[in-house]
Amino acid sequence: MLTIRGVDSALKALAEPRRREILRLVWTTELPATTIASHFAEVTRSAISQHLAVLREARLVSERRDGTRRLYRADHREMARLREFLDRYWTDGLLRLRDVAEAGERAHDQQDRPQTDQPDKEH
Amino acid sequence: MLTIRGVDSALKALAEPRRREILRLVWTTELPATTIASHFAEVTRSAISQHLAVLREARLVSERRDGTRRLYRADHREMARLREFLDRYWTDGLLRLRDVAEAGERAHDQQDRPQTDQPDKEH
DNA sequence: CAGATATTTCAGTTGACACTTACGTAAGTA
DNA sequence: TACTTACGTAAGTGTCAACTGAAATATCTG
Repeated sequence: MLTIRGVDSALKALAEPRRREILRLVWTTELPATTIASHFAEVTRSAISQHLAVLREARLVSERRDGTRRLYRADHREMARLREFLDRYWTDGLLRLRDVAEAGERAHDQQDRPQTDQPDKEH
Repeated sequence: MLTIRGVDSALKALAEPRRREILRLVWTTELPATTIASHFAEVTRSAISQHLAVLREARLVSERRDGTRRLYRADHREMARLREFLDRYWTDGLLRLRDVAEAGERAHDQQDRPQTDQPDKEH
């Protein structure tokens, strides 16, 4: 489905407001997990730790250890890649037009289709 | 939490690959729901209809009725707004720095904190 | 009006996800 | 060594999102 690697996890990570806020906190300043967590009075430190894991897996933040602490900071490169994706993906005209043509043909083929809503699993 | 209206629903809508694909299909071409659905052999028309509803509620597509059909097309303005948000949000320096300062102070206050992981629900 | 077509909507299932509490672990400190 | 600090991880819970199959709605057509 032409899902550019990483974009999916990045968008899912950003779809959560709390994670956007975290990312904003560490956008320029490197911060330990506790400081980040203390910014959110409504949820536990554990919840923030899990959010940080999601952000880290999406490569939106990087982690650095310093004694017992773990310092987080935003990885601007991944955000740049995401923005580039948002700029390019929909405007990739050639691929889109070809796909639409195929879809049209397939729709035309389905004159005799089942009454039910089943998808055409045409093996 | 300074969640700019609409950004949340737009990001959630885009976090789903199938919806991104739909959006790409109707990016320049206006298409009826059936044609869009026939592009996805793996899922039912019903599922696509629901995806279209999500995209419509996020204002990423607009709907136009033509007889029994409903024609969809991407609303480029909303994508533009989202891109603008992604460009501005993290770089809004003043607000961010103030928040970090507050977080630091609060973390400092918590010298005597409970043993358990409870969040500080300070009345 | 009866039927066909295009599409949404409803009800129910399954899995993902944000969250909490409790526990584990690694690194400093008395 | 024992204690504390700073975290992650495990297990369980409630809610939400994606999906299917069936029924409902709206429009055209004979």
